[in-house]
Amino acid sequence: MEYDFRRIEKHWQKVWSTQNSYNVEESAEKPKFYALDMFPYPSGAGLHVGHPLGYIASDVIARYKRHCGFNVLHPMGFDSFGLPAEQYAIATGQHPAITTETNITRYREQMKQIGFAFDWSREVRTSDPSYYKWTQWIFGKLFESWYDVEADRAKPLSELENSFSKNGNFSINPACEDEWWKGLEMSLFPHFGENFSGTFTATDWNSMSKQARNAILMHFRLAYLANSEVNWCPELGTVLANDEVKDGLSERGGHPVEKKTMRQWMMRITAYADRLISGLDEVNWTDSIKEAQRNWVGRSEGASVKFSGSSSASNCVVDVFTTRPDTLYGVSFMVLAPEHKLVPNFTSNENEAAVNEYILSASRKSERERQGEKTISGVALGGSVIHPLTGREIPVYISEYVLAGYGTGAIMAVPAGDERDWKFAQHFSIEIPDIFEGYDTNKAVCLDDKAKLKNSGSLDGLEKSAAIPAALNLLEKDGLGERRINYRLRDAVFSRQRYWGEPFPIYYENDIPNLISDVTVSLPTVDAYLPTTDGEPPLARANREDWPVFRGDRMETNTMPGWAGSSWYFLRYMDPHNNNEFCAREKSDYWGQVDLYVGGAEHTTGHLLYSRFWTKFLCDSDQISFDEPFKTMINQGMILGRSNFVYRIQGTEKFVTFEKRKDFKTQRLHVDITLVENDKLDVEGFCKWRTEYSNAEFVLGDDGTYTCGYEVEKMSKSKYNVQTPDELVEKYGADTLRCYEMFLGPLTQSKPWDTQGISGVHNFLRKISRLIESSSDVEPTKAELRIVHQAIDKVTADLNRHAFNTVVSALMIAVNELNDLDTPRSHQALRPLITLLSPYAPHLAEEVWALIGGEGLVIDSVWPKANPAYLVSDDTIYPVSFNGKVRFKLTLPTSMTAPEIEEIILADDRTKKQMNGREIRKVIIVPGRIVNIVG
RNA sequence: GCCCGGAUGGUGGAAUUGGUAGACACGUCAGACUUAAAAUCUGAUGACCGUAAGGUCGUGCGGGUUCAAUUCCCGCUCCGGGUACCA
Repeated sequence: MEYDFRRIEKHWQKVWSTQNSYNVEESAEKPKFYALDMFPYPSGAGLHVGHPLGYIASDVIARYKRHCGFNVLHPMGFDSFGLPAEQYAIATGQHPAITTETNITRYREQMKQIGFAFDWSREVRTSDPSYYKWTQWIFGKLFESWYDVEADRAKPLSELENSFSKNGNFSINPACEDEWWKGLEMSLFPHFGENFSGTFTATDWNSMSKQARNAILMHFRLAYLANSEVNWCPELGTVLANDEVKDGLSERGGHPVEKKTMRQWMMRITAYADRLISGLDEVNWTDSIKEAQRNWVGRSEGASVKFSGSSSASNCVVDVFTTRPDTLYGVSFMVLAPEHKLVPNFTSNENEAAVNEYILSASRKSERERQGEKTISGVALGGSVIHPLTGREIPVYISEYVLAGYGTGAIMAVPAGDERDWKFAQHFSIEIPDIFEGYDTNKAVCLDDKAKLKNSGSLDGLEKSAAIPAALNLLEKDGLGERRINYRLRDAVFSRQRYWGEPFPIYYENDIPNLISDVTVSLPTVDAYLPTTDGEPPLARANREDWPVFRGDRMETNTMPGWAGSSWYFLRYMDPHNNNEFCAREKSDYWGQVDLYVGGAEHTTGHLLYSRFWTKFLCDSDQISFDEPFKTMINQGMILGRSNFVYRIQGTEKFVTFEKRKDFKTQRLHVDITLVENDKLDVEGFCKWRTEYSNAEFVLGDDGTYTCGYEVEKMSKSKYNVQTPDELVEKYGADTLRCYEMFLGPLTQSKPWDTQGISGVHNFLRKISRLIESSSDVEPTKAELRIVHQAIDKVTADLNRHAFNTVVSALMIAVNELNDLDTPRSHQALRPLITLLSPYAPHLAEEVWALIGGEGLVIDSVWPKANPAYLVSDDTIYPVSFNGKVRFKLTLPTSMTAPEIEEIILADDRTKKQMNGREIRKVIIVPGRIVNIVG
């Protein structure tokens, strides 16, 4: 009987669905396993072959773990708020919810036909009010929390208020910005003088107005409002990301972009900086992802050093951050970021014009562009500072290589020991103080950590590791500076000027934000999805009566960013229909951390950092009992497309086959890959493809076919090389697609999508189906058992190390070897093989399982154990090498010892022939592996 | 610039801890079956020399360590990804 995958797959999908085979409940009897996939955004284009790659891998593991007796949670849902649906809404007026619904339906159908073991009863959608109700709830929790630096965890805001009312802000250390008080509206605090420096008493606090207290608390909340500079595009009425801005213009439309300060919601992720680093030690992720996160958080230990201004700027103090306080004596200039607030204080009258011009040109560049700039540029301000140790005057420059947002926005330049500073000094002919023994730093920069210092006062003779603590002591002793830890990580902007996102559960009364915690604030109806004419977000179009909930003077009209809903979705899957809690504690205690997360590495510094932050926060708030969301993660590689080309003879409608293209002057054109099979063009189909090709003629190859050229490049519609899984499922079936995507190569490597090899995998499934159909209820032979048990051993080991591709090979080898046997195949021997197959080709596995009388469904069968007795063979084939080169092979009993082997080998005629009279110097024997004779 | 990956036959890849390089599959070639085609099955297939036996070369390039290197070390080239000139 032919392998009828269409009937088989339809049938078993129906069986699983009617039996709810993949629905899962907590169970005390079984250990749990949580397999999670990246949260898909349902775009209009549908699923393409890159998507299922990760889903198949996690499905294989989920099914494998189920065979091993685990209670497996493997859910799927949709990150359904997002820009494309909103843009479609702007263009057509159709509510984004409708577009989203349509796309989700398509995605779900596509995923269902691939036969994933998803528990669809747990599907969640971030745009569903029953879901974002809880996103709002978590936001509310963050709004009403602060971070206690001493206890190193988040705490309820009420504790902070309580402490303020008893002790003011003495003896309490909440995470906040440096000099947080500087941004306060001082008119709210009439009794604080000009010298207010951030400390207040209980009496102060208790006498403050509500507005005043709110203004102070805002600096300590984990979700807070702050002024933040954004790329504002007045034309589009929206804020743009850095990479949406090119040369000061919006990428889309080319409109001018300006910096604008906006009052935005922020997340105090910086409070978690250290824990985001230390937590990495507890997870099983690749080192490169961990390293990227560490670099993103960017913890560096160093010192802040105070430089006083000289002459006209003598009332100024410039605070710099340095990781190399040991090189303090090598400072010969200072560089401020062009945006640094003290720039005017150091600028002399004659330099003013040049300085202003430089500031303007720097401000036009995005941060990215400034960082990528290779040429050295900068301007001397004219003013100088005093070196804190030597008292020398140090000139002050501005340059775009110093960023305002990092450290203090000012550096002390040490040209002798820093590459950039050295180049800068060379460029501007600034003196390079000689501070390293044995190095001529006027010729080249010294980057040797072992170099000993000179001309450095009490630090002379010390190398970096010893000099740093000595320098720190020196600075702290005289109050010239202090130890400091600096982070690159910045607080995350949490407001978006969009419609299709979670509304904030916030209303304003006298401009004080108030939390709405008793009801869900769902999206209001609006007449259009565009910003208002005065640049307010789309939600500002809603009148009071358009809001399902309206309180106070006005509602918050920003919405939350995409990462809000996706930062905690893995928790909602545990308890998706709970209307009283975001996730019941007993459920999150049962399912716990995600045991395997499969997804791309592109989320490293976004989603993966934010979910870790929220998880830690929820753990601090005692909502869940773990503070790292994803225990183990695998990052799948990118799938590239294989494009096909036809060669049009220039100026004609004639197309020449690949082999003969060089005989003509041709244009290479992309051709739709659906018209090509194994690089052979469907000539008729090609003529019908485009009206312009209807009269095409062809110069064919000698075999009468048209061969196309090919190239591997990015999968894209415009290159006609996009493969959706639908066509492949239609043509070969879901099981073939599943096996093939795994067979392609290592999951983590990016690789071309090339369907040429798919027939081999399809053949394998056909062979296995025939093999099992032809088996009978006889006693298994030893040879059969050996083949099957070797497969069990190999497949199990490969799955445990996530080597998905070699599992398919191992099964192919087993099937080929079983086919080669000339004894009848037995049901008993084949059953374990079907279980091994079932994670990869679950439909076919069910079919053949039922055929040879397996009990129940194969998906519930017990994973077989390899019997070691069948794995070892009595004989070992030894490759015998001479000086490392294999010359002949010898079969010897496996049990033979090294001296016995040596005796036999040396007696062998071939050995004598190889040695050709030379003396044997050494014989290396690795029992069970190899023999090497040196001579 | 910096950081992280990667490079193995015509193609995708295998070689798990330094131990037979090229498993498995595609493609190609030859053969069987067939009136023919498809499907299926069998065999060959890294390059070079050789009728063969056999030999030489061969895992991006150049060195090194080792009895033995795709694997470890040093230096480089190219490709991909990330990025923040991070003080």
